[in-house]
Amino acid sequence: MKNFTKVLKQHNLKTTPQRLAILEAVYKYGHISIDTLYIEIKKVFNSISQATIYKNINIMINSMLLFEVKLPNEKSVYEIVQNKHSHFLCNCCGEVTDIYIDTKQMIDNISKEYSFTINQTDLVFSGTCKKCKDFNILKN
Amino acid sequence: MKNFTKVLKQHNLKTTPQRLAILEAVYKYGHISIDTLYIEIKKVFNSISQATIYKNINIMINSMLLFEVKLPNEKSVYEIVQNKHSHFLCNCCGEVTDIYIDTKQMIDNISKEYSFTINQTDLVFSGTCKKCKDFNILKN
DNA sequence: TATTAGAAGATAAAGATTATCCTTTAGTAA
DNA sequence: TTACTAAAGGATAATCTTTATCTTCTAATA
Repeated sequence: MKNFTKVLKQHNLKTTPQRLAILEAVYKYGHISIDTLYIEIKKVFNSISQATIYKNINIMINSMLLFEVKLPNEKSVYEIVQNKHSHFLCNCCGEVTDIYIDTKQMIDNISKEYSFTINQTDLVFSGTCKKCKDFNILKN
Repeated sequence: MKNFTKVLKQHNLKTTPQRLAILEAVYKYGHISIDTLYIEIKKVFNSISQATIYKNINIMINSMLLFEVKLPNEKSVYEIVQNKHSHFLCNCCGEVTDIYIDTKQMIDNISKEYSFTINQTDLVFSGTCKKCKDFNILKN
């Protein structure tokens, strides 16, 4: 379990039990949607307001503590900012997996070819994960 | 100008003036948001309902005639389905550009490494386009 | 411990999207 | 051409989703 009190301080955000609960849920899930987050936090803070969830997600995104992952055909999920990486979405079980892949060469090529300055890369692969493939074989 | 009547037929969708206007606007813009689309179509069909825009966008997405491009920190834009490609978003002028880049090698590597079956790749680069860079140099 | 800026909670308001229902129209076949 | 019908459009209500407002509470600080 990470020290989220420290993390919040580092980002100049007041430490509150609600914020800690939010960060712990995001950390535990790896990737979590607003809806799931609200349900999850309610278990700990029955009184928490949905507005508090939204406000904090936005504040933490602006503080670059959280990152929004936009997924095709799905609602966004949020993750704690860490090393740059890509994502894989399983259309079967809905799970989102972090993918580590070197995009430097690709970015260099495009920057040169199109004369762009690139400072962010959002890359999401979709398909079927190993578990779901194995399970589908069993079913048939 | 493409023959959108034919395109609609091929997708088993009834041809209506509203649909043609929508497709022409998407085609003209290349990438267009719901809001801009509504404003744009209103110029031609003053009576068009916002619901018609939404309904048609969804129908055309389901028929794989349109594709939703989800952008970081921006509202989605829609484009006519064509050859697979990636996108570049200029954070300065907001323009979205199609990027052609070979992702085969990357997909093969990930498929093997993670045992995933990948059938879609959504790739968005963000940064500053040439025009905006040149303009910023002039300004300073 | 007192002070205070800012966070939480409740809820209203605003915005975005979908559903409903009636009218109109495109596509088809006589 | 005309008549028929399934489906589309328009108006608007309903349903989310997200943000704003305002009051109460609390974390951080002196």
